[in-house]
Amino acid sequence: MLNFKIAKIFSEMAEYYTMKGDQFRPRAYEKAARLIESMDEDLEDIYKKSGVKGLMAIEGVGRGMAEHIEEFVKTGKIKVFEKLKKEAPLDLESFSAVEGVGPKMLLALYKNLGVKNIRDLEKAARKGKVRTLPRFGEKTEENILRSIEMSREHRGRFLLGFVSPIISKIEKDLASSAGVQKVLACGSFRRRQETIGDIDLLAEAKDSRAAMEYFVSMPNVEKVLAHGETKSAVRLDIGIDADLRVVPEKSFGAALQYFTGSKDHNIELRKIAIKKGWKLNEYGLFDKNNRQIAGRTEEEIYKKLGLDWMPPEMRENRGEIELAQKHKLPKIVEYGEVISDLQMHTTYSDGAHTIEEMAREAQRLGRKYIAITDHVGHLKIAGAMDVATIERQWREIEKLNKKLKNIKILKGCEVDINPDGTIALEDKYLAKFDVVIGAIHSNFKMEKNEMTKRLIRVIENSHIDIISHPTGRIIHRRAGYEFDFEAICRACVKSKTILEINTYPDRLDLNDVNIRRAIEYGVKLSLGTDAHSKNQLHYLELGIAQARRGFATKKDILNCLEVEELLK
DNA sequence: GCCGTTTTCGGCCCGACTGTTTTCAGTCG
Repeated sequence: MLNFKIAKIFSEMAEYYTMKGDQFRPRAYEKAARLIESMDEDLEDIYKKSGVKGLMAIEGVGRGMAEHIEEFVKTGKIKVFEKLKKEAPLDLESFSAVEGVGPKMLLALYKNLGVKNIRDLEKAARKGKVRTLPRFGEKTEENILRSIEMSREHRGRFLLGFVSPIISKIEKDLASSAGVQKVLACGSFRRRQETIGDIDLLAEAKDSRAAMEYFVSMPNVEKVLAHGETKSAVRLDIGIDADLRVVPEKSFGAALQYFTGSKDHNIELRKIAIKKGWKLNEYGLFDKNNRQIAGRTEEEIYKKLGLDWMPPEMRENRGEIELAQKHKLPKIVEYGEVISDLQMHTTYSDGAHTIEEMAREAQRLGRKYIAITDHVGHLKIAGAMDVATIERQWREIEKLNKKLKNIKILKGCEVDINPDGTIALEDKYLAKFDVVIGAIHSNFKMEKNEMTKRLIRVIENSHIDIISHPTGRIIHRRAGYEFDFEAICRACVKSKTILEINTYPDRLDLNDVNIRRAIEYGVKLSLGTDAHSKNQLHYLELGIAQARRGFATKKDILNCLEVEELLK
């Protein structure tokens, strides 16, 4: 957990130094932050084992940063960072969700208009004051307002991929604590929604009081909001609220159902109960004499109401209730049915680990095959491979395929899609890859028709197998590009091109809704973690969850195929 | 602030895009 905090601090320090006009420190801190974020070893472990020297052995970390880390381990603070924050006229962190506004612009806005927070910025922009500043104009002003709007919509929600390990740990710790028999995290987490507002924990406990005591004194609790016998609430150090409810065994299923939601799904269920003259709440299903007729398990509640049980991922009131009444729920893909990962990067481009390291970790996670898809083409910053490097990589993959048992490595690449829909690599090379992924990395703001044409042209390219992160959205930061999704689906079906579910935590692109639309058109989908280090390979599960939310079945997902079938 | 050598200071990934400007600053990846 320390790595995450340090990386965040270092990248903030980079911004403060940028604001001060420092040329090179920002680069050093930014680089270190990036590398620390993708390390597997915990900084604290390294420090405890081999001190400042050990930290200095990390690429990009010298004496200065190593000592910052030491200070943070010892005191929980970094004085230089505190000083930077204090000296700065405004709090950069509060603006971090506003895309397209960096430290330099903020400084100009502060100096000229006294902008100190997002509210000031919005006011100034609405009054048309921003456009009067040198090098600012009408469009910049509009963009600022749109970014603010965007950041507001997602206020207070956390990425599933970010909170998921934290929730799992709390679940595990609570389950093994005194007096507790059973614990489950419900709510949007159990439904695997892409973002989570708060954590709803449900427990069955012999000693409810002891469970509550344990809960409110967990080490990552920052503030206790409520502390009762059957319900407590806390704020965790990462800023998210968590609730714990203890219910009796005979109500556990009802509570599980109730706290899992979604709200709309529950409302529909309650309507069905009312029609039958019954009542449904978190304690159970009751008949008109107020006798409990179900509640111990979720299954019996759904059954009594005349519905098939369904996985939590489906419960969004998007037609699943009707399907469950008709016993026509699709059999959505199981987590264990996905046996491969079709996008990842290695040291050949901008990844942190070698092909062998990635393959071994993927195998450990149960994958049967993977595609290595380093960048080729224009994206120099991402370390795109040239032709000689591609050939060197192919030879290494061939060698590894002989050496490694139980996992097969496919030769793949990720290539830029040019504004006109052409590709930045010659056909004779493209033809030799097992998997070619096309991706848009520039010219995001094209006009809708142009963007649709661009995508269709690349979809029709016979060398392109998969379109990566098809909409280009980044959760909390960037809306996707404008294009005609239906037209793209039709083109994909016609040319047998696959749309990707990019499983990186802040992408999840396609999202659940688009997955379902794509499937309705008959488009096949692939899953790729886009991992840039081996400890990101587990992100696959996030994408499977979204596929399930999109009602995808095994036959919709290419990664469920054995490798020979896939290549065919 | 880091790195690597030229061992003690000079160079630091860089190209595209946007919106501003009329040649370039800021942001992003």
